[in-house]
Amino acid sequence: MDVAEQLFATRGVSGTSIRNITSRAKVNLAAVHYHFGSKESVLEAVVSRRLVPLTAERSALLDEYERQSKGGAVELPKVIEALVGPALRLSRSSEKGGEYFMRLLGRLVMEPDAKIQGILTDHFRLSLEKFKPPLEKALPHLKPADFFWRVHFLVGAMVHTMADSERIQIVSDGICNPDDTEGTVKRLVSFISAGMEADT
Amino acid sequence: MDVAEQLFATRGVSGTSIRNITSRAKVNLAAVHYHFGSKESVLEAVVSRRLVPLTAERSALLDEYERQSKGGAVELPKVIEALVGPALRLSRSSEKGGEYFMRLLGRLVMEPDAKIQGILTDHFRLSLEKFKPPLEKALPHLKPADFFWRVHFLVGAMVHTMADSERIQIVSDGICNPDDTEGTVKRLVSFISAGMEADT
DNA sequence: AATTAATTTAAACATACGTTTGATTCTATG
DNA sequence: CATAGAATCAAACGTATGTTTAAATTAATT
Repeated sequence: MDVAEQLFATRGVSGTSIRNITSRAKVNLAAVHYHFGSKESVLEAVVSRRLVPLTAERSALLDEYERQSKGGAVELPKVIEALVGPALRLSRSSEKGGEYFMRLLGRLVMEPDAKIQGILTDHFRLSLEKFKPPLEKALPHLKPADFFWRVHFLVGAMVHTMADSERIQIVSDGICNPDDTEGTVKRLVSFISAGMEADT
Repeated sequence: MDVAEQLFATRGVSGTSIRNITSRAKVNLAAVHYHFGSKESVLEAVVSRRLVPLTAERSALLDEYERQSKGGAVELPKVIEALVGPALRLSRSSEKGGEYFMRLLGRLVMEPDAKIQGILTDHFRLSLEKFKPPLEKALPHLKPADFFWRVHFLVGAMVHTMADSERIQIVSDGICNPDDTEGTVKRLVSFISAGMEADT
């Protein structure tokens, strides 16, 4: 699954063959179908393996912030940080291999294939349901349409930042260092928070 | 090329075969190699066809705003509008088929393949060089690192909005209407402008 | 230790891929 | 009208794909 994750991320899902995976992982070809059933199921397993703990971590962090605020509304940057921080930290922790996963996720978000979107939507809905109330509480003046649009923009900025750690380095001529995870989180949180609170 | 654009966008580049394209376009298979040489060249042609005029339109619109400001700095929302507006209008004008193109572009931005990134970077660099000075002028207080990071977030929000016109409708239960192009532009411009101007 | 179940394996299957070939048709120029 | 160049075409080439099969091996259970 580690190899599948890396290849799906760097060469695309349909750009990766099961033989690519098995040969690099030194595993027999037919064993994949024995254990997973199909290529698509491999993808689903790869996604769930990371997304389930990630969703849980986001949720736990938000709970923690809600405990700290003792019944009052959690400040917007804190809510955003609970949403964005765990994902960005995962995408930058080389140990957990999250770098590849986040690139894959950025790719999958743009994928129009219905089955893939189905996999993502299930996971995504969980986070949305959890974060919608505190977001609305922190942004009471927003009309529903503006609220959803801004969540959409938020997701775009977040996914792009998670998935693409190379272009920023090239475009900025090395001035920006994507390995500085906490700096990136702070910058992203302040950008998104300001955008969410903009006058309509 | 219309068919290629649509298929590349909806099924991915490696998910689309030349046979898929030729059969739907009612064109002979070998004719593609006669005129383009390879599958990759087809992609390059599809991308350039839209990206060259788009870059020109952005540039012209910025020139127009700079003329209006008569030597003074163009206001940030105007600069953002010149960057975001033409792209979003193209992505929503069903007539020009830009809907498919923008989905393709969103996909390609996340593509790690070096050749594809090369194609995009050439086009992207033109817009960056044009927009960097007025952006810096409108945001004089920003340190270089913060500046580039925010451009990065900007691109993320923009690309995601251009490429994905379906999820917002589903997630918002129909409250948001992506066909309202000018409304979307206004919302995106105000979100990005506020994010760019956030305190550091 | 014997037997059943779970796994791993090499080989094959049918299909689809990007690309090339060589002949055929169309189009424009003299 | 004849002829040279461009464009189209059906067919084939070699390779790669996801998946299946049936035999061999390992692990677990009695």
